[in-house]
Order: sequence, then C-alpha cells, then structure tokens
Amino acid sequence: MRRPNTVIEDARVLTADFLPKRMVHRNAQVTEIKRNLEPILDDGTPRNMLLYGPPGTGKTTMAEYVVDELKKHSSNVVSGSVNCWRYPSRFKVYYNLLQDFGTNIIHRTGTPTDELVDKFKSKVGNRPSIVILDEVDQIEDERILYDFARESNTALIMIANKETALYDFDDRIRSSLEGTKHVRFPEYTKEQLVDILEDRVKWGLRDNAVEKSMLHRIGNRADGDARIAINALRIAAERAEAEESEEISQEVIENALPAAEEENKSKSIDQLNRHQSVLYEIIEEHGEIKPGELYEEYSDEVEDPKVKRTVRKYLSKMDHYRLINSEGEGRWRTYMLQS
DNA sequence: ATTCCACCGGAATAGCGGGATA
DNA sequence: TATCCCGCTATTCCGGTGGAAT
Repeated sequence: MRRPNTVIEDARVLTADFLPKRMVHRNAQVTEIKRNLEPILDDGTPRNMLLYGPPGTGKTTMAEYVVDELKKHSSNVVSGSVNCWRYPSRFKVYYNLLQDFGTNIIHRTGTPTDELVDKFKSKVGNRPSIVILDEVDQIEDERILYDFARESNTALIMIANKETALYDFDDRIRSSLEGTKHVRFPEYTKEQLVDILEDRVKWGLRDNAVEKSMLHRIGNRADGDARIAINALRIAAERAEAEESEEISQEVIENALPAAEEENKSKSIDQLNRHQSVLYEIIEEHGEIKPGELYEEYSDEVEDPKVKRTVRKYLSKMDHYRLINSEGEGRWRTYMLQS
C-alpha cells in the first residue's frame, strides 16, 4: 500500500514547464502578445513578435499560455512550437511543426525537406496559425523565417535571449520581418519570484508544508530566474518527501538551490558525446586552458581524435549549452568551466 | 613596418546511413 | 540487388584577426 504524501500534493505543478491557470507579474507582456495575435481571430493579419530576455523570465511559458487561451476562443486556430537550438535545420523545424499541427508523418531519412514544406502549407491552408520559434537565433536556414513572414495568416512568435537576435540575418529576411513587435521580459525581482513560488506551493504542496521565509531564501538566490526557483522548490519538496518529513526544512532548501543549478548542467552533460566529454574533463582538470594545449591533451587522450575544426565546433556547442566559457580571441583565448 | 603565427569560424565538399525506386 | 536520393556530420579549405617576432 502506498503511504500518503507528506509534502507534495500535485507534482506536476512543481515543474517549470507546467502552465498555471493564471500568470503572475507578466500582465503587460501577456496583454501585448494577445493584442498582436488577436487579429488572427477575424481573418486579420497578426503582428509578428520577438520575445526577448534572459533565461527563466517566462518567454516560452507566456507565449504558450496566450496561444492556449486563444485556441479556447477559436477552435479553428492551429499552432506549433519548435526549439531551434535542438532542431535547427529546415527539415527538423517543419518536421516538429507538422507533429504539433497533428499531422502524422512517417520519418524516412530520404524525405526531401520541400515535401515537408508542401505538406505543411496544405495542412495550414487558409486557417489562422501560430508558430513559436524558441531560440530563434540558432536557426540554420533563414528561409524558414522568410516563408512564415510571407504568410499573412500565420503569426510568428520568435523567442531569444537578446533583442539583437535578428540583426545577423540578411537584409531580405530582416525586411520581411519589418514591423515585428519586440516584447521585453526583464528578470523577475526577488519578490516576484516569491509570488510565483507561492502560487505553486498553493496548488502543488500540502498546507503548511513550507514556510514563507523559505520561499524568500529561494527568491534571493535564484538570480531572477523562475526556472531555477521552481526547480529548487521541487527538489526540496522531493527530498522532504523522501525523508517523510511534513515540512520542508531550511537545510533542505539550502541544499536544493545548488542542486537546481546542477540539474541544468548535468542534463546538458548527458547530451555530450565521448569527444565532447573528454574536452569537458580536460577543461575541468585545468580550470583554465589555452586552445593549443587543450587540443594536444585531447588528441593524446582519445585514440581517434577529431580534426581541429571539429573540436572548435564542439567547443562552441558546449559554450552555448553554458557548460564552458571562453575569454579572449584567437590563440589568446582561454577556455574554462562555466562558473 | 612587415611578416609570422596560432587560432577563429564561414563555406564548400566528402562520406555515411538508410529508405525509395527500378 | 543495385542505384539514387536526402539530410547530417565531419573534414577540407581558406580569409580574417591581432599580438609577437624580425
């Protein structure tokens, strides 16, 4: 027989991806997104958008929240979202969108991308549609943006950390995206993080499972990042639960914070291949290391070393994962672990 | 002032895996 | 079965960069 939970009421509420019924402290952004999207409901042309701001500020969550709300009002609207960092190629973007749009496609390695594009276009037709492109600056083929921007019944919601995300694209793409609304997502303040956590506590934890002062501790140390704050709360709750205590102690909270940050990291580390983890370990060992020495040690370590250019690609990938950092340029560059 | 050096990163190219086609 | 096609990854090629060496 399962013993009753001591702390957790509803575990789903404690994940960062969970979509709460109401959003706190993002009214301005939610309203703005809604306003730009709404014309789509009466066959008007929606505004394309760029949502920008640091990690954990609710960009993706708010976009999905608004789209969900909108779909409740009109069953005709179709939508999909892709993370362009994980799925950067034209093929993968369309593949994922088609799945979100409810088209079952058998994946064959020989399927030409154009076939997917055609399928997508016929699926959408004249229906109002919304496409969310997360980490849009990582997109490999700019044609994707151009294609969507030309569809007047498709609303494009692009998400990036920096407002300058679109600057690097070529003129043709940029001019087709002219009129894109920029919506800023600032870091949450400590107090706002506490509010967000309180909401999760209310629905996710049993009554009196955690004191408010504990939430303030999380808020103070989460660096304005709601994802880290929520994950810390979840980890703390799980650990308290495992200890069969009825309340989350201060000690558990303190330990949960670094664990929440570590969790992001180890998730990324798991994605690395053998060569990449060797590189990671060498950098870890040295603390700081120059490119030349790094490559030398790496090629000694593995029996089938990749070529230098490939290693540079690996390193920039790990940089993007926020696993490592680099300072300086050219041969004066230093690689180190992300602090 | 000029050349050298070590590295960066974009672009073109090659090779691979695997489904489709004849 | 042999061949073609496609996307993806790794490799090759190369112009650019900026401090060091001459």
